[in-house]
Amino acid sequence: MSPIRVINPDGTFTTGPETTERLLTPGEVAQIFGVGPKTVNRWALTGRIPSVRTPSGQRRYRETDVITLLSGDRSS
Amino acid sequence: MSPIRVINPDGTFTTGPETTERLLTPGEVAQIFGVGPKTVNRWALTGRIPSVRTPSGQRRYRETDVITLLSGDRSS
DNA sequence: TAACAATGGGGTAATTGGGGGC
DNA sequence: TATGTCCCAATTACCCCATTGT
Repeated sequence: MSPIRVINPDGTFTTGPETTERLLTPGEVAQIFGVGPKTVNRWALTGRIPSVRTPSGQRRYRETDVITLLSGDRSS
Repeated sequence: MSPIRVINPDGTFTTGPETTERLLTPGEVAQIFGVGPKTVNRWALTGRIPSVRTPSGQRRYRETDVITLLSGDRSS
């Protein structure tokens, strides 16, 4: 993973020359996949999805990781 | 299929310039069509309806795809 | 009658959701 | 208000087989 270069006023941050990252809450990821927030936490516990921890212990998920899972080639 | 561009706070996400998507569970789709969940599963396996997989393997269906099928644009 | 497609039921294992409490 | 965690019932995926209709 690329190192963080610049943090923007809107909360996004660059990890490379042209890449901008965004962190999603468990609730946001849950709605994206059509499941509950607890299920997303379960995914993190079982290693199905990478996660970042806030200093208080809550989980955040990279938008790029979510998009990768959504694009996962399991069409059927 | 268009690549995902942006994920919104309400769980929708754009797959193109102006498109927003939502996902339905097998049970919901089954209730909509008046069939059993297993039949919806079979539709996905036979390619009659597109589906997205959760990281754990369960299927979710795009509301727009269901609406399209309900609209009755079938070949026969 | 045979062949075929579509649907549902049974069984099993894995996943999920809801309640409760923190 | 949202989240992290635990427990339990409901849902789902996947297999095979019976039924129905063409």
